[in-house]
Amino acid sequence: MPRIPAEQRRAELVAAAWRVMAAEGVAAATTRAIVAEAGMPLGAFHYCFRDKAELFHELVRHTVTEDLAAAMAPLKVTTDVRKALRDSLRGLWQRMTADRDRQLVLNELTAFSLRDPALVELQVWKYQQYLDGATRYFETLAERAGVSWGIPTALVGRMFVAVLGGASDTWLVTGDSAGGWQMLRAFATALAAQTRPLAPGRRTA
Amino acid sequence: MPRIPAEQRRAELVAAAWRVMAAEGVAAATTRAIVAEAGMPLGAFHYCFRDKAELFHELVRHTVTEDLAAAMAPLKVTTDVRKALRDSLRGLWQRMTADRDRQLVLNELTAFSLRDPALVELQVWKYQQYLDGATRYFETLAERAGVSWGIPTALVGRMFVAVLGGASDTWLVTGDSAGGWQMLRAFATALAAQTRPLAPGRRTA
DNA sequence: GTCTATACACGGATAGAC
DNA sequence: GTCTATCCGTGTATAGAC
Repeated sequence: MPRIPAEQRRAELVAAAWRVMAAEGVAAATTRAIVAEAGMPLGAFHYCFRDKAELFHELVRHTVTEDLAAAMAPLKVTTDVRKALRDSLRGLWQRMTADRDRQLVLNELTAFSLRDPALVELQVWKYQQYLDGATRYFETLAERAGVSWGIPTALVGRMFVAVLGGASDTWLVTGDSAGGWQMLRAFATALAAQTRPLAPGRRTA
Repeated sequence: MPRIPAEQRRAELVAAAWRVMAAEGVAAATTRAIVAEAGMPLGAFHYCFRDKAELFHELVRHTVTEDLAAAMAPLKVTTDVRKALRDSLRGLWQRMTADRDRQLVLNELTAFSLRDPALVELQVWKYQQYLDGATRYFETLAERAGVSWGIPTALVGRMFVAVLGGASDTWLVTGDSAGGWQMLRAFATALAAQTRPLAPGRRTA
């Protein structure tokens, strides 16, 4: 009897699906488990979504979009490259390690998406956005500090994304967030050491 | 009628399970699909394995052990740190990118294992072995070249493992193996630049 | 040990009453 | 739109003949 808008129901089902995935894993997110978590009857599912794939697709799209925005926020820019890098990595690392279940689901979703041509496009787009964001960050950083990276900034961005992803994977398995942070600090130092000062006249800041 | 030893049947079922996983994904590796791939009747499954979890566990253990041995082989040691690093990374990268399905399954198995306390221990052991192997490698390398890393070798090893894992993840999504290799080369350069010469008298080689 | 037949639960999806 | 009841396939596991 309660005439809840279909759009709101869709959003609630996606949120419920996320909670089930976080608690029990992506494989446990069955239609029955999802509607139970949402407090809806089973029949509600199929007049909100054509099928399970449609909900899954919307959930992945929503997650990726949300994640991208949050990932850009912690990036810091100062004239001290090493400090800016370290602070940025600390912010990113804190965000990533703040919610293990979230990171687990993101991993599972990526692994799952790689078997589905429609979903892999979303993952490609996500990685491209990560790379673009990181690359623009390193360009800005170098410009502000008046230095050059010595190699294409796209490569620096790629390395940055790879290290963060690898650090997350290691942390998910070992649970050692402090060790991960030590490693990232060392990475920041090594990366900052790669910069070379530009000729004074060419400095922008 | 054919009296095939149970041990051999077990091995064949594990191999068949792997082929199904590589072709269709870990989720598609049902008991029915596995015995069909192995050319056995369904009933054969349960007098070789108590249940599906037992086969899964054996498959993961077998895979991890095999992978560890293969990962150590490409590591090179010379007095030129940068060259040794680059050659080692090239060998590892070629091995990893030689078989996409294999790498996909390894990823899925890790993601899957993180939900199972019994399997997560195996993954912890795997990462510990990777870290130990990498750390010993960097110690040997520094000793041979008569240099110091400036930071604990364990951190260098951790960074190495993270970069390789992150590079694999990126490659699985984007398919850009050449870009991954460029990144790894840049990483080798950055890492080699971190070394500082020891006092001449302390050089071991 | 080997295989066939089957039990039984679960999951996605729909039919059809309201 | 909303919900209940149900269909049907699939998955794990076992019973029991050979």
